[in-house]
Amino acid sequence: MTEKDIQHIRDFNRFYTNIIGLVDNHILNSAYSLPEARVLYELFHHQPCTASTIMTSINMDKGYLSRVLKSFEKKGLLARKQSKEDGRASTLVLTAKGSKEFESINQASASQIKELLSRLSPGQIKEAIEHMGQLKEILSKASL
Amino acid sequence: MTEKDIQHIRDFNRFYTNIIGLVDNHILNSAYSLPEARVLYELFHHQPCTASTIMTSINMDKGYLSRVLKSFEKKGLLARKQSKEDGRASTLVLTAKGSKEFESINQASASQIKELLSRLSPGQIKEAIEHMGQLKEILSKASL
DNA sequence: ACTTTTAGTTGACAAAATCAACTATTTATG
DNA sequence: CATAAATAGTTGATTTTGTCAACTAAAAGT
Repeated sequence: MTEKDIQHIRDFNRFYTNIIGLVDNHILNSAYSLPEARVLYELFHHQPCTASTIMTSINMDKGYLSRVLKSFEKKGLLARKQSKEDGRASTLVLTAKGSKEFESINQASASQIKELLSRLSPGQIKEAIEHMGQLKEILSKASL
Repeated sequence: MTEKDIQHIRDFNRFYTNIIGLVDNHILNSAYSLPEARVLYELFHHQPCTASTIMTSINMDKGYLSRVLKSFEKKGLLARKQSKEDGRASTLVLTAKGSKEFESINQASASQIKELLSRLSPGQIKEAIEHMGQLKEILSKASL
């Protein structure tokens, strides 16, 4: 691995940080903050699960997460019940309202990506997705 | 662009957000915060420049930036002099110490990337970099 | 000349994130 | 079994990060 390689990688990281920033900032116009949106995403995809599951999957501080979950419960997005296997934990499930909220910001996020890519041709989009897929595949072997 | 396309893109975004998070968290073990490191990077590469230049290149609030610059000056990393062309602006230049600090965190960041990729073969690394390059090229046409 | 922009600073504040202390369970260990 | 250690989650205090608006001063536009 040469210095130039590293330079390229860091250059891409900076570039992609900006892209992600664009997408993220758009989400911020919704009723939910970025961390909230992330938690909502994880809840939707892992439910029923515990707070620990969420915590490790997005590497969020447990105190912080606890508050986010409390706010979700207060807004009626989330239902908790005592876990039967573990008396310390609660089982988390989104309510109908919670799922609906997730779908809503998920939809908004999708259409923002559509808009971002609207200047690309179908061929370019296909190419880009292929690069993403292969990049992910390669890098998955490296992380962890 | 199909729903599946969008799904892939968002999946990659989540994946890469994690990668970047890994890299960023590592930098945070230095004496500089993430925003500080970014400003230092921009200073190093754009100097001599004005605060405005930095501001637009990393999209940072001018108030926030002003404070970061002030702290850099206080630590002796940054020298300001009145711009001759524009009486409102100052020309920013890193001091020797500032450059040294930049080199130091830059070096640390590079070796962290090396470590992250240490499990990949040279061929895989080359492939990954190629995908990055092409992805960037395609997406550059889309943003803005 | 005057209005409007732009560069930068500052204060007040809000949001995001971290840390440590604490309770209550569960698991491990002698 | 007893009790020590680890884990799940909550809460309070605090720090870091980021935003917003008001302000000064210089520059540019009309």
